[in-house]
Amino acid sequence: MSAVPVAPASEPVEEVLALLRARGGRVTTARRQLLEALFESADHRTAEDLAATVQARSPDVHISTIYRNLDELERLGVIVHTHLGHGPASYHLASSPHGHLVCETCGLTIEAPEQLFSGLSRSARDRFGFRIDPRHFAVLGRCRDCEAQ
Amino acid sequence: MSAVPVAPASEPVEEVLALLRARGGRVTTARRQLLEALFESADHRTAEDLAATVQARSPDVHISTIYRNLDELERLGVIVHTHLGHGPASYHLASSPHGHLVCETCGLTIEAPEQLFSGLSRSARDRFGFRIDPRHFAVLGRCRDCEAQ
DNA sequence: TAGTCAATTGCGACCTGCTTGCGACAGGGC
DNA sequence: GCCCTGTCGCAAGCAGGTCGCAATTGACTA
Repeated sequence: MSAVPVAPASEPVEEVLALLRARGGRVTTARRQLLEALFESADHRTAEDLAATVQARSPDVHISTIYRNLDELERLGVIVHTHLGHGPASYHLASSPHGHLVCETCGLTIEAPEQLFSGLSRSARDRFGFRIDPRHFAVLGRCRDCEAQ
Repeated sequence: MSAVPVAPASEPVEEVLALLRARGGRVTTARRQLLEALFESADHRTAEDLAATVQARSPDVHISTIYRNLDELERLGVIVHTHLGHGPASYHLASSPHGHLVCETCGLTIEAPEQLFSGLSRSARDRFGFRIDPRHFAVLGRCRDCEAQ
């Protein structure tokens, strides 16, 4: 690798920025920081949460800018948002598609591989001609531990 | 009084009111009207929607009273609420348990019998010890017609 | 290296969907 | 008919986002 700049893991960030630029978009600090925040921790983060990370480095980035850029990145297919419950939406990278199981009692969130939904996928298609996308809303229920009690 | 009042189909309404009374609750006009609105049309209705129906007869019933009573009825197990998309929650009678398939393109809502989820139910249990409750959040996707285009 | 201009930003106001605190009102057991 | 307490109407508040606008700033061009 040749002369790495300050941030070490910024390669995928640059890739997305290139994609943005290719579409006539511009590379701004807010965008770069947001992407870095997204790539740094791969879990599910709320807009507010991401804003806090970005603002730790660039205090002037406004929450509305975060929302606008999250929308833009979702349109580009870089991230997706899901609803894990009644609160705010969660954003994560679109690269490993998966659904979610969320415990109604303790809040535990399980990442469920798409394949887990294959039975439902088949029956929804056969019965209603409906093609499901299990990623947008979580499936609620009770986890092993809470169920045991 | 034996002479039947105006509303004809109020039998199940009276049943719920009796349940409420048995628990130390009181029977008020707001509650009766809300229950009538719920039993009159069995589909999925928003709080605002139900409020409009109630207010057509009793204009003073406040939306906050509607919310409080919907909560109460849900605690009693008479109704459930589900989220069919990004908008407001939908309320319906708990009597026929079912999930929902919602088309992301046209908004079509399909009532899915619990049995449709049996495959997912099994795999979630086997793989994660997780017992799903498919009723709370809808499963998004695309309906037959939108998929065809 | 500056000039240009549209994309993007920060900011504040606004919106929807719902919740809460409070004093007034009213079921219903006595 | 009284009294107690559950419920109500109202207004204010809150969370999570969205939007309009003027100011700023990337990045293409000369």
